[in-house]
Amino acid sequence: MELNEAKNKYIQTWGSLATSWGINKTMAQVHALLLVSTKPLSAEDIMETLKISRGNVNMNVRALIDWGIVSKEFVVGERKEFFVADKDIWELFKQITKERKKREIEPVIKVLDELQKVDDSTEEGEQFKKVLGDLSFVTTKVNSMLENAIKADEHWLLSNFTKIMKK
Amino acid sequence: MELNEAKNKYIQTWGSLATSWGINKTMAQVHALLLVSTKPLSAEDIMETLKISRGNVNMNVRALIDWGIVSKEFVVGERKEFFVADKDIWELFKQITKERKKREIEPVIKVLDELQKVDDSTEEGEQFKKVLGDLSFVTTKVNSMLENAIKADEHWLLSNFTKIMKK
DNA sequence: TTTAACTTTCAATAATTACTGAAAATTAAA
DNA sequence: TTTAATTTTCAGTAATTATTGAAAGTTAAA
Repeated sequence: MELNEAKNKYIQTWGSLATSWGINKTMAQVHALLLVSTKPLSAEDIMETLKISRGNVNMNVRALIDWGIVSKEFVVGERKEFFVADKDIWELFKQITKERKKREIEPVIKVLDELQKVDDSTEEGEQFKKVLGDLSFVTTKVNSMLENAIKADEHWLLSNFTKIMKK
Repeated sequence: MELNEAKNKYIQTWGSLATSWGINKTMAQVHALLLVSTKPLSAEDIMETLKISRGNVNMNVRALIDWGIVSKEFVVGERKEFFVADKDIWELFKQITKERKKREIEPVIKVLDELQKVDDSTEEGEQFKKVLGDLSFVTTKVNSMLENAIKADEHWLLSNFTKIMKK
């Protein structure tokens, strides 16, 4: 397989993984593109490669910056902005996990705990409170599993792996 | 807050958590409803409570059965089918994790590993292969973290928690 | 069998989500 | 300053995803 063909397939694959986890496809593809680029890319570069509009590039690049996984970079002699993705994939995983915990898990735990305060001692009410308690417990458990994962420093493992592969 | 109000809020909250993780909202809501029900529910029951069509109920109940988190139950003297959700929330988490691993993570690892075979030794090509290797490594790592999570038997922890809460 | 209760399917449609492109806003060079 | 390059915004539209409802299919009671 030829390099550009492989790159395309990689960008497609990453986009559909994102979609199945509720992340915008284009956002993932822009990120995927920046990840494998050897140099910073401008909005134009991204527009051309992914064949998407300027507005779309702008929105998704902002979102990626907001997620903390892409940053602006200035290129000497150039007026326009360029973008780069942090190439450290373990860092990437940690960052995504951190954001999703904050955005999507923690608010739910809060609501579940709030709802448990309902005052009802019928069988139905007790059953309801038991399920809420269990859901909240498991959600909290998952949340702390993720917390541990992002705290553990696996950098050495990854850099080690890459070194071995280079041989 | 009154019980039905709390139930509604819970069903809504669970539905939107699902949406943000790429799972159909109604599917999550049907499941949420079955979870807090003290008795098996028929298609009609679900239609009425969630105000959705028969077709929609049918499709989503099938999907839940396919995911292994809901099952049919026969009620004596009734012709039609009834459904129940397994009330064990840790089991639920394990089952969902297992399915998503199989459906959405493992196929991606396979593609990434396949693409790494591309034969190209330009700087661009090497960079590409390095990123693919790292992505594959981290994805595999996450996959095995999840594997460990579902293997660990945390049942005692959950049942213990519930007991404490009942006091 | 026949009949009726019940379930499934899926084309049509609705709802949601994502994208475009051009106008407005911003930035910095002239 | 002016001017031109660049970025941002967002109303309109396109694409995708989810839902309905009625017809076809299935099952079991009569």
